[in-house]
Amino acid sequence: MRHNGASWKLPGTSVSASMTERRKQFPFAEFEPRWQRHWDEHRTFSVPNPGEPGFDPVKPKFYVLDMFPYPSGEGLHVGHPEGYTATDILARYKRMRGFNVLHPMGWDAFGLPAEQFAIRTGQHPSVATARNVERFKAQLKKIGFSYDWRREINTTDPEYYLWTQWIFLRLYHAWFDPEANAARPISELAEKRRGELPDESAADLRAFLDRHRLAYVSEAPVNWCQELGTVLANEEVVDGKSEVGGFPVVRRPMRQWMLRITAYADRLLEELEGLDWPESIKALQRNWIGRSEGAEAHFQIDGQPESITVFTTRPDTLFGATYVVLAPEHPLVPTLTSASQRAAVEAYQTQVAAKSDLERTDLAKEKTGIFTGGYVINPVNQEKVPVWIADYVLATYGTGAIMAVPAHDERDYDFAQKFGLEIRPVVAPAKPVEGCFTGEGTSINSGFLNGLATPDAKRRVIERLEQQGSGRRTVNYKLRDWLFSRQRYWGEPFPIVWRDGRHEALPEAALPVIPPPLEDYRPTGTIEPPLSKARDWIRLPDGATRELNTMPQWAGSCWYYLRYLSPHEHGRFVNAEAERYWMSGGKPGGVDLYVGGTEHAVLHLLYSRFWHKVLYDLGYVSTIEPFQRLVNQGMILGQDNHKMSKSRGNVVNPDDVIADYGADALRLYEMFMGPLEATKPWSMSGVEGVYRFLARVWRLVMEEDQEGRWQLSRTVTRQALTPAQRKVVHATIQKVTGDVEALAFNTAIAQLMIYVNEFTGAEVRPVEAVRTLLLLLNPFAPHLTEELWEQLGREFAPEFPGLVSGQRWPEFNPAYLAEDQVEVVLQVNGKLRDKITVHKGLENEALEKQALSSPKIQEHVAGKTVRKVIIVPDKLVNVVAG
RNA sequence: GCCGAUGUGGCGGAAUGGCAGACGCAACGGACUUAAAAUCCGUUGACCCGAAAGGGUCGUGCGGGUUCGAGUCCCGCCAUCGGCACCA
Repeated sequence: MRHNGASWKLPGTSVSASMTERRKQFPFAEFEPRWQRHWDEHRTFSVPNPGEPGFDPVKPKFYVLDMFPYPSGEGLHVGHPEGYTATDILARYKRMRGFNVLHPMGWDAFGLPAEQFAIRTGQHPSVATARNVERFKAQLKKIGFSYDWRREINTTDPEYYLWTQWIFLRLYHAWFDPEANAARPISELAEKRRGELPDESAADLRAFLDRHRLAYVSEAPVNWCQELGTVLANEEVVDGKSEVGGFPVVRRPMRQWMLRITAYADRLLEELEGLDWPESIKALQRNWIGRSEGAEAHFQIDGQPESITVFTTRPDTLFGATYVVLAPEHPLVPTLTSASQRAAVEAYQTQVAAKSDLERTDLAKEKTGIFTGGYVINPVNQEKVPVWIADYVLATYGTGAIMAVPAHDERDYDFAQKFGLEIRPVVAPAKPVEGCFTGEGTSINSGFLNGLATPDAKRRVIERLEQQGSGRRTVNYKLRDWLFSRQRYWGEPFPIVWRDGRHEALPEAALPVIPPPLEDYRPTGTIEPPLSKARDWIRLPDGATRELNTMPQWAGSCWYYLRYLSPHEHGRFVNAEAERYWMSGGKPGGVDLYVGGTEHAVLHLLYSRFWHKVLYDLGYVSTIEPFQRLVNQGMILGQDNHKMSKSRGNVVNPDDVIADYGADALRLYEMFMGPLEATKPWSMSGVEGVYRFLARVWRLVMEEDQEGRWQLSRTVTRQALTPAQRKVVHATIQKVTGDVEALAFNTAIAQLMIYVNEFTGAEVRPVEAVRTLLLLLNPFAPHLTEELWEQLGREFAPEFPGLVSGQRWPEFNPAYLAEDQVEVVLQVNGKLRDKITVHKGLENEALEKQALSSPKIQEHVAGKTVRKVIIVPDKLVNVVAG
């Protein structure tokens, strides 16, 4: 018998033969590549844009997007295909439902690893990048994803980053108009300014405009990582170390490009509301933006003309402010410091400056600080209070100064306790509290605020401050402007030149600005970027010099979903008609479904939303948000329940899974593991389980002849379905349709297994049942279903035309699900005691009578009084007895 | 500390307030086979009573509550994971 395929095994070899030596249960290794080639050659999944040949304007559109990968040298791991399989199933399903489906893929290919590889080899990073892209693409194609590969993009392609640079110029040439709450061309601001100040010098006007651009130059302290030779965004610094590599990061002032994302803080917050995103991701973004309402109050410096402005969310506690604290870096520290304290203050400043961010936060539980010797005047009661400096006050938040209310703020309380400062209660809690009370209550010891509830007191005191001109209502954000330049080679160069110490935008005609080839890609070891080595490239003929920084890796991913819409468009970053078509839908966001990992919850997703809003304000796109619905796929752990890592040796490579079980089994298992959003461990036994399921599907249709060749099974006939079979068929259509819409793929697959189990034991397999199965299974297992569809077409041509992926999704008929008999559960006091079968729609009274006449029910109510009978028609009867 | 998510068999996981454990894995038994693998059929939450047929009790992290009825809703804890963390 040919089933002995593995019987040549040598004695002494392991009992469990690896799948590669074991005979495959169905010839996936033969037909999977064949169908992949077919789809490729026939461009089966290409979708035209409006106006292109073959475009069907009647169909609704569906834009389903994956977070594109960074093509690392490592290749794919099984975590990548999880989200990709989910979107692919939905894309294939939506096509069968008659949608124009946009389902593209591309490469986020700028980044440090390729640059470091270039440093090691001296080879241009584009070479390694191209190689990695080819590898990733081949791997993805082996899984049978239905991407429209004609729309493939690569952020390192000059044709692509030309438009990244172009968008940067839009930011550079724009400002945020607070009245319109939107970005406007900077030319409008210039015009307005000339109207207001006609005599202003050109240089002053220029400086004014430069202060308002959405892309601007700042000298502020930045996160400098010596090891990486670059600055990093706040978001890229974790616990005082670089997110990439874990190298030390120090703060130092440098001239850097910034993007004014803070101008959009409110819109980024409010416009989250209309999006179908997980609440947890919205919460992360809200938290990152960190909006807090409060007031600024000015404290006049005793004996000096200047005043200190503090920010507080509790202006109602102003009467309890017994001292003021400045961040050690605050510019007014020298002004305040008395001669006798000067040495001590400077020593403290030096000590703080030497601390890393980590030491200043996590490790510094014990408060430190020092008295400046200066005093300020409390604006509500004219009280003279001492001014301290302490590193628990952050220079980068609010005004870098606080009024300390130790009775009602934990941090101030700790500090006051340590340094013996006055603690004066000004808010009475509803119930007495020990120590520091930070909640709301009633104002006491607070002059004109006495007796007011906290919200009223806040309002009243702000009114007073505003009348006096000593403060105002204000809002603060944790969100900082986005540090947008990096000292790297392998990134987009800025379309900026410098002349006489001033920056100038290059004209659009000068784009793309292509990085020069270098002999040596190493960091310079100083703050000079690697591009400084390209002496000839730097100097332009007209005497200007190029900007030497490059953009961060986030730049390209900020707008890639737009380039897919018209990847080969010349003259514009996106074709306007294509943009209107694919991003339309009457909802705030344009992409219908976006699937990716949680790791991008704040960075990529916030930056993209920001750029998108700028483009919207300037009239370049038609929606206010990029992504309508967002789903995060969960992490896939190794078989040992730990995060997959090389060092643990628990990494599962999809290529190996495909070699042993096929792409369809990989896809099916990725989805069968559990809910898409959940974190869950890999299991090779689980893969075998779905592999066996696919083999059963195969053998439903195919059987082996004497020579072991696969041929169409004689059990497949044009026989009609039995009522029971028809019920399973239609119940499955209903369940799978609903589950796919809800992205509940694991339960959809479970239902398909029930379907197959129903027919596995059957003597004959009605061809109609097989046909419906192939339609329902196609989005999950496209190769197997395509192959069986073709095989069946030889015998049953009318039922199996063309490709299965080109067919209409089946509809279920509720009439076939209706039953005239239903099983009703009988309970006594909520406990199951019996089940009876009755006619569907049986009247309550009749049902109750039948239930009470059940011997088992009678047994359980014996000796008790029936107090009540709860009836759920066609479902349940609960007899309450006692 | 704050915010968010998650706790269900040996394992992955199912369950519009109405039969807890669908489906799969693993395990066990049977058929086929000289034998094994593969395949097919069956059993499988725990405990108790019974020779058996069958019957009973308990059971969704813990403690309360609402309800005729709670894995599901409410209150209070505990644990694990993720994020933020002196943000005034």
